Amino acid sequence: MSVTIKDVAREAGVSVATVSRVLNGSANVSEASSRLVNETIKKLGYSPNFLGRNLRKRETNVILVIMPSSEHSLYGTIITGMQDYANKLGYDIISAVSNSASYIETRQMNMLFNRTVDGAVMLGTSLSAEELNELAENYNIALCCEGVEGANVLTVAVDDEQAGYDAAKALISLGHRKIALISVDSAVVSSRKRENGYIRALKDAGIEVRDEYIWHGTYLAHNGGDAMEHFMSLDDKPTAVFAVSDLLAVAACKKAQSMGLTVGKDISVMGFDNISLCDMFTPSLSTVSQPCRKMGEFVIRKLIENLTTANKDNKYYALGHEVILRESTGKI
Amino acid sequence: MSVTIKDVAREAGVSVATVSRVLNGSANVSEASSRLVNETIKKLGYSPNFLGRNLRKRETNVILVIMPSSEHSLYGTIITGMQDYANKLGYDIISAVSNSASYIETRQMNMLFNRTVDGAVMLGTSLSAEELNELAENYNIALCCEGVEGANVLTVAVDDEQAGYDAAKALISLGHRKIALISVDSAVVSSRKRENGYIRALKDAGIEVRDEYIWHGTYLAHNGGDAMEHFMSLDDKPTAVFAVSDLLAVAACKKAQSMGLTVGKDISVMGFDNISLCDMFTPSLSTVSQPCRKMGEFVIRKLIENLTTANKDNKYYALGHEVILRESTGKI
DNA sequence: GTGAAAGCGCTAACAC
DNA sequence: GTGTTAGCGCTTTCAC
Repeated sequence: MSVTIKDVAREAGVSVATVSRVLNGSANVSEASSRLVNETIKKLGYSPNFLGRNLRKRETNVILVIMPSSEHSLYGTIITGMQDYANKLGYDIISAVSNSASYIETRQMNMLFNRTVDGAVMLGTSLSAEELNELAENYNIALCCEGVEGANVLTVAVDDEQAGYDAAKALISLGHRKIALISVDSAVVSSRKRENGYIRALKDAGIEVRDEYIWHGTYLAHNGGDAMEHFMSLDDKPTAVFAVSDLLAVAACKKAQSMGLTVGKDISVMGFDNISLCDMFTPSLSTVSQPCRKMGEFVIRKLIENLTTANKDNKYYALGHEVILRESTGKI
Repeated sequence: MSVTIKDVAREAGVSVATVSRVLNGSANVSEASSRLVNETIKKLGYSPNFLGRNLRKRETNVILVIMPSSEHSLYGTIITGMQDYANKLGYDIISAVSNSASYIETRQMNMLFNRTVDGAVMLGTSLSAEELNELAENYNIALCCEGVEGANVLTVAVDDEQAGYDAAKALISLGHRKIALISVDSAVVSSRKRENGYIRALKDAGIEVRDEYIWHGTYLAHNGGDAMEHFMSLDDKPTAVFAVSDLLAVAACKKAQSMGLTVGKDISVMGFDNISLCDMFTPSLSTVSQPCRKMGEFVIRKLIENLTTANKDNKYYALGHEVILRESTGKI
C-alpha cells in the first residue's frame, strides 16, 4: 500500500541506510547517490513514516499546548509565537482544548505519557502543585500565562502583582480616588496577584481600601454586570473600576451603559489582557496587555532547552506588561 | 530509563503477549494474570509507548484539525463538538493554526503524510480543488465550515446560499426594502454563496438589486466600517445592512454609532456566524448561527467512518442554520 | 562512501 | 490461557 524506505532503496539500487542518510542530510553520501535517491523519492511519492523514525529516535519533535478554552484571543497569539519559534528549530506545535475540565486535560496529558509528544505547555491548568511537580520529574512540561503557586515548574507569565499595581496606578494618575475592583474568588493565582497589586497601589497613594469596592465572582461575563450593579447601588459610588479580565470589564461597561452612564466619562473602566474585543467595543477598552507572542516564543525556547539538557530549568520568568489607555478611561 | 512492556512482563512473570492482551482488554486472559499484570503496571508506573503501538497497528487514532485562525470563537465550539464525539470512539483531536498561510498549512499537513495522524479536517483551506482531490485519494481528509468548489471531498457546512437568503428575508420581513450587503471579494465560497442568497431573496420580494448597495472588501474588520461609511454617503441610504460575518457587522455598527446613528433603530444590521461577541456588543447583534457543535460531531463521525471503510464518502453535507434576531435589527 | 543488521516498543499470528 | 516470534519503518553502529 504505502511506500516505505525499503521500496525506495530497492528502486534506487542502494541500501536503506543510504536512503536514510540522504533523508537526514547526513554527510558521507556521494553526490551521485544523493541525487539518485532524491529522484526515486520523488518518483515514488515517498514520504517517511515518522512513527518508525520517532520510535527509533525516541523523540517526536512535537510539543503539545493545552488551552483551557479556545475563546481567548490571547491564546491564539501565544500559540502563533510558539509556532514561529518552534518551527525554526524543527519542532511542531499541536494544541488541544481542555475546556477547563480536568478529565479532558488528563486525557490530553496522555500524549505526554505515551510518548506521542516530547513536551507540553499548559496555558492554565487544573492540576495541583504536587501533581505538577511529580509530572515535571518525569516529563518536560511548562506553564504559560498562568502559574501555580508552589509548583517548581518552568513558568512564563507576566508579573501579575505589578501589573495590577500599574493598572490601578494609571487610574489614580487620571485623578481617581474611588476605585473599585472586579475580581474572581477561586484559586486563580493571577487574579489574586492582580488584586494584591491593586491594593498596594491604593495604599501607596494613601487611599483607603474599601471592602464594598471589591467584588469577587466567577470569570463568567454576567458577573461583571453584577459587580457594576452592586457598585452603582452604593451611596458613595466609585468613579473607576478595574476588572481582572477584559470580558468582565466589557460586561461591566454594558451594564453601566444600560444604566444610562457614559463609560469613560461618568465611569472609567479598565480591563486586563488586551483581547481583540477591546478595540471592537464601544468605547474601546483600556487594559493591560501581556506580551503574548514573546511569551510563546520564550516558553518554547526554554522548554526545548530542557528537552535537550540534563539539568532542567524550572524557574518562573516574568515578562513585561503594558498599560494601554483607550476610551473607557478618562480623567475625573 | 522509561519502563517498557518487557519490564512489566518480566516483573509480573508473564510474557509480553499477556501484558499486551490485558492492555488491550482482549479476551483469553485469566482473571489472575489480568490482576497481576495490572498491579505490576501500577507498581512500575508503566505507560505504553504509542509510537510502538501505532507503528505496529498502522494507525494513531488521532485526527488533526487545521484552523485558519484561532480568533474565531466558532472554531472553539466546533472543536468541542469534534472532541466529544471523537473521544467516545477512542480518537483524539489535536489542532493546529495555519493563520491562513499556505506554507504553514502545508507543514501541518505533513502530519498526515508522515502517518502521525490518521486524518485531517480543515476549517477553511488555501488549497485548490485539484490539490484537495489528489490528497483525498491517498489520505483521509474532510472540510468543515467552508467548502471548496469542485473538490470531491467530504464536506460539512451549512447551506450558505439558503442562509444568506434567510438573513435577507428576515430583514425584508421587518419591512426593509433598502438592504445593503457587506461581502468580501476573493474566492471565499461561503461568502459568495451568502451573497447569492441575498440577491435571490431581494428578487423574490420584487426588490431591485442595486450595485451601490453591495460592498466587496476583505475580512478585516475596518472593512465593515468603510462599507458603512460608503452606504451612509449615498443619497438614497439603505435602512438595513447584512454582513457576511459578525466581525464585519460589528465594525459596521461601530461606524454607524460614531456617525450618531442608533443601530437597531436608524439602521438595522445583521451579521453571520453568531460568535460570542454578538451577545457582548451593544446593541446585541442579530445574526445567522451555524450548528457548530453538530457540525463538529458530524464531520468526525463521517471521517472516522471513512477511516474504517473501503469506499469513502466524499459528499457535501449541509446542516441547518438559524436566523437569530436581537437588538441590532428593528422594524422599519 | 556504502551495506548488513540490530533494535526502538509494540501487536498478533501461530503454536501449544 | 499463555508463550514465542516475526515484523511494523526507521536510524545507527559497525564493518568494509
